[in-house]
Amino acid sequence: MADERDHEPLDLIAETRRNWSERGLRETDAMVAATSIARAHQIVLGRINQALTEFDLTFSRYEALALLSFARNNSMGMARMGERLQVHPTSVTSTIDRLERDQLVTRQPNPDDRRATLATLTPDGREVLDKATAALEAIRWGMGDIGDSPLAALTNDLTRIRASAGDHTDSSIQTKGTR
Amino acid sequence: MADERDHEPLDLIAETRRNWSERGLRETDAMVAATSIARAHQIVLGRINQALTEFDLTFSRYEALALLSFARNNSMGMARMGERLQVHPTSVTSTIDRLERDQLVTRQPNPDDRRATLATLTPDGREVLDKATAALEAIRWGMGDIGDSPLAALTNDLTRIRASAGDHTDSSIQTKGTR
DNA sequence: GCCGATTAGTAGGACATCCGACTATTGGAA
DNA sequence: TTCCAATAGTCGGATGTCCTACTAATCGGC
Repeated sequence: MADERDHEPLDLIAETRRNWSERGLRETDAMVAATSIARAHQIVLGRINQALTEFDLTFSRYEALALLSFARNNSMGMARMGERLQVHPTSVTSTIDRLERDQLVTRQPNPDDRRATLATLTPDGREVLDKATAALEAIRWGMGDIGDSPLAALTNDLTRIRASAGDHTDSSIQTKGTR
Repeated sequence: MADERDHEPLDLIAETRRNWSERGLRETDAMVAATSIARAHQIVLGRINQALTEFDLTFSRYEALALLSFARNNSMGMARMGERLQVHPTSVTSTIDRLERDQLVTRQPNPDDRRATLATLTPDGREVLDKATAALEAIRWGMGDIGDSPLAALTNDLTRIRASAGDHTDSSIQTKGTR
């Protein structure tokens, strides 16, 4: 399969841009950027989850473990976890359900607030987290062999989007840029 | 709430980088880039889906409609749709199920291959697609007020990732970049 | 002190996505 | 021509995510 012109476009995204341009779309640059983000996300997340299957983890659950590992006493209220992970409270519930099932996390009532539940990393959870982290480092979090410099540029570009969504972006990360 | 230091970090991603750095993570740039992509995706997809709720559409279903609208006779085999949209065949089935339920698409047997099924855009589907497209243009596909120039830079940066995943990236889009 | 507004967590439901398995059909090779 | 591998589509199951609604508990103001 050295050559497949005729039927398959060289680049699906470039092809999409062409199609839309012919139809008179105005915001083609924005459309292509949005599509590129979606595709890049799919690729990176796929690689990461692939690397995590070995530990019976997903990236969502890995993130929850990592968050707890940084918390005081490896413990945190679930509402706070939702804020930090930027997911809906019900997503935290389901994530913790699964981690608890695998005994990587435990739930405890919060003595200071009987509404609240604390999720705590178990020694098993810590162990799995460390191994999984090593595996993610080995694949550079799915970023392939892209160098640190272009990665920093990418991160910087994406910071604009995060900032526009209200993320309190660190000013030391933001830099110049047209408009 | 002019000031919230003490408890909430200024930037969740910057905070994560700090945490990992203290723990001795090597690939912090890759980690931050991956996290930024995930967050940007969440933001952009959220805005897009928000704009599409008015038409009772999701971005996935919108993409399927758009793909059909570019096809010859507004019709395409489902396997081919999966290739173009880069999703699993079963995802195409469920997407078409939903679109068919809403009468935006119809299924027809392929006379040339009795295994295959053709999905075809209906006039209703076309109408909804056009309106939804206008709505997406209005919000610039979720890219906020970022100018075309930085958007092009972002797209270019993301092209590296797509290329590393085997996407046949158009060489005219790729440009320079360290390493 | 009491009551309404807020907050924490969960249950149920809708989607999107993937995987493995299964049916029907096609197609190429012996 | 016959037979098995490959292909098209679907089904059932697992995850992840969101939303709405509901319970329990806390908090602030009168």
